[in-house]
Amino acid sequence: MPEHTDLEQELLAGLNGPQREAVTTTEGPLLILAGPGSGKTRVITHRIAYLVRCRGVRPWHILAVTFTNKAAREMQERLEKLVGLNEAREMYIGTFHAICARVLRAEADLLAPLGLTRSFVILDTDDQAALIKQALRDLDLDEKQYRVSLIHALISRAKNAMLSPYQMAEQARRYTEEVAARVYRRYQQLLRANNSVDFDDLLMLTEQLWRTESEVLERYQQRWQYIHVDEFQDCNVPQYKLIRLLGRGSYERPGGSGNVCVVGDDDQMIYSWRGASAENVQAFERDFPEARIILLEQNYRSTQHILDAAQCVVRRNTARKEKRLWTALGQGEKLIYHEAYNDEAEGLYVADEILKLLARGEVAHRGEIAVMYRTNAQSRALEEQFLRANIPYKVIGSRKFYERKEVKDMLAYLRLLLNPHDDLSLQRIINVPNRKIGPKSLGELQRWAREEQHSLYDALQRSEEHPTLGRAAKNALQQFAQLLEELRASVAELRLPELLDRVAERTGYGPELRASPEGEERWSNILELRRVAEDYAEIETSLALELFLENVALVGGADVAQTGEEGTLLHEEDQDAVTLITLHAAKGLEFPVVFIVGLDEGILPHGRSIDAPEQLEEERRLAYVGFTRAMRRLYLVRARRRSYFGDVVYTEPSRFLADIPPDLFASSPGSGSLRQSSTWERGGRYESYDHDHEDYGSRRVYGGAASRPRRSVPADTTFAPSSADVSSTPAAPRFQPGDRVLHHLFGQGIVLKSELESGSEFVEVQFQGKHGKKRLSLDYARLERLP
DNA sequence: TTCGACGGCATTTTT
DNA sequence: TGCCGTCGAA
Repeated sequence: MPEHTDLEQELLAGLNGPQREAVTTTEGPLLILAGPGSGKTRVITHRIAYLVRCRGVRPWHILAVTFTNKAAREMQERLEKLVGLNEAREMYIGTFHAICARVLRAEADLLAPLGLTRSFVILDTDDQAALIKQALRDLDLDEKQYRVSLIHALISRAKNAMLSPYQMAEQARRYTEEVAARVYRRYQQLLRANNSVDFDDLLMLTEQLWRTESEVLERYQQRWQYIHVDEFQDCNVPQYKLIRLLGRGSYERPGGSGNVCVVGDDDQMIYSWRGASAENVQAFERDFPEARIILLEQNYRSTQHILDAAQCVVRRNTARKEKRLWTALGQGEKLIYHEAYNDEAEGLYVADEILKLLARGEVAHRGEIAVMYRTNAQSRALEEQFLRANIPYKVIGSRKFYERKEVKDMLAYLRLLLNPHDDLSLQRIINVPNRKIGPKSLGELQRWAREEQHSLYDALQRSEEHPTLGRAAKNALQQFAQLLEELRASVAELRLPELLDRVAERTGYGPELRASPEGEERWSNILELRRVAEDYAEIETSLALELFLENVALVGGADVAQTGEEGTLLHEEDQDAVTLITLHAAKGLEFPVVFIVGLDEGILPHGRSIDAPEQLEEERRLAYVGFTRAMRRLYLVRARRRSYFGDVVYTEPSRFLADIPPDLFASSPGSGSLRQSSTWERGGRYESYDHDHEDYGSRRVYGGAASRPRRSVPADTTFAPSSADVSSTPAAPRFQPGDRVLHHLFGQGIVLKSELESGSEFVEVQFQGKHGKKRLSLDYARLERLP
């Protein structure tokens, strides 16, 4: 290796041997098997920085794929620090789905034969369920016999296996699958008829596009020459194929740079029920036979006791790549096990322990503590106790806000204003709030619309001509039609936030909610939505609508990812709060102190997974993921009896507890010894639990509708401003909000904001596709104005 | 068309 | 327990 430059030194400083190797192996395929806490994110970001700064790779040749928007955002931020704002913003970092949405919109012309236009709608889970229900009805199938959730799961599984409805029918092994295949076919028709796609379609259509249109694929291969995939173990088949196509081309038509770096840990594969498959690792080794393989085994997060416990649980799995995690952090504290009397006492114990930890000063901030559980339902018992003990908390993972009825209703109105032929949205809100257009009138209108080959909206507009509908129904329809026309007209005269106001008022939705005390919270959610819309206040309204809706569909609202009490939106600065989170959602995070509750048979492992060995292995991995989130202290908690859908159930301790050597546990405070595992069998022994818990005066600081400060662009340390004179008086900005622009890499976008800072013009641009908002300096970015 | 009563049903869920 | 969907009555 040549003499290290200073730059290299800087990027490699503090990395261990394998990490360095991973960073400096820039050409060709690379498989990094990274244990938890092994600095995987650091390796990826440093590798990218190394490519750009030491190997002269242009930033726009870099693609980094993550599974969550959150992970993408974090990676983006870290890269901004490493390579500078502008360079980082020219890379493409995003989720598979966001990338696909962007590609599909860019190549929308090729989708026309499928019945899709550039402005296709991405449906969320609720919308999908509604369509499946519709499909079941269309096929005269009994919704009771074929539950929507089941059919949905089967269809999604087929899509993840890249099966067409026909192929699915051929391969059906059970009658239900055959039925599901029929529903699948109808469902796809309905999707296309509504100019919409579901999440699975985004992947499948892009794969199909790349596979069949070689010159399209070549363009993207040219663009993305250095490909990084995080959490590779969670890739499903379409996702893997996308990576393969991009990096190596199809089998018939090889191509691509071959520079594919995937990072994963088979022990953390916890999404196999969504189609993730360990076979992808084998596929990668087969498709990229020259791949270098690097193991990262040194853990920088947890103490040895925690690692040992975690490994004891996961080691019982068959067919895993053996890794030996080790740490230089020392043995650390032993694990604490607690068996509570029931689920209420379980929450009480956790709340109490947290107060003690804080009082003792063992943790400085509540944010250092997380409580993890297998199922969302478990959070309730915890929340109750936290409320009682005045411990601020936040519940992560539930994207409740954008799933709320009132929010979805408002969004449906907005979608309709943008695209009147969005029948789905129209169906959703035609009678919301109640305007006496019941299912009967709607059904008749739909039938008529189909017969006359009109969209629902057109049918609505001409409802007067309808042959059979009664006077009352026609009046109601006419009135509503007028209302929509009126609202559509106001798109031209109002800014987005005001448009939202008008929709809320003129539809009567707002007044209705404000009229009742129960509606208060729902109204505040609409106000919250309005606040998000304010980001788009400065640009022309129909564009604003388009951008706003895309952002909401894919990102679930961009920078608002967390939900607090009651599903209200939380903002980052809101508080120092304890984190409540499912084990699934906790992957990738770390906390000094972790409580895992519900270590009972039937909960972890989950009752549905106990029979199938494969699923049981996944439960082990889930426990492994949970354990390895802990840095210093790990509490394992269970309850001997739980209320389960009403009645009380006695539980056995999780089998995973038995896998952990007893000497890794400290004796648990306040309760008996470890060997209580069997006490429940002897039955009835009451645990003496100290019920008087003190209040340490913590304040409640919940999310609520506090005002949202404008986000400021984080100060950047490595980016040196250009030679542009700091003192010079700023000239007039070249761009204005609403300008359409073209970026050589990001494609088309809309200027949201333009600011002059220190003589340089910075523009915030919303590009098509999720990667969305970018802030660019005109000193560097080549932006072309489009008419 | 709406509303209240009643019965059946409950994983995980990055997008 | 609590959410949804269905059904009968107004």
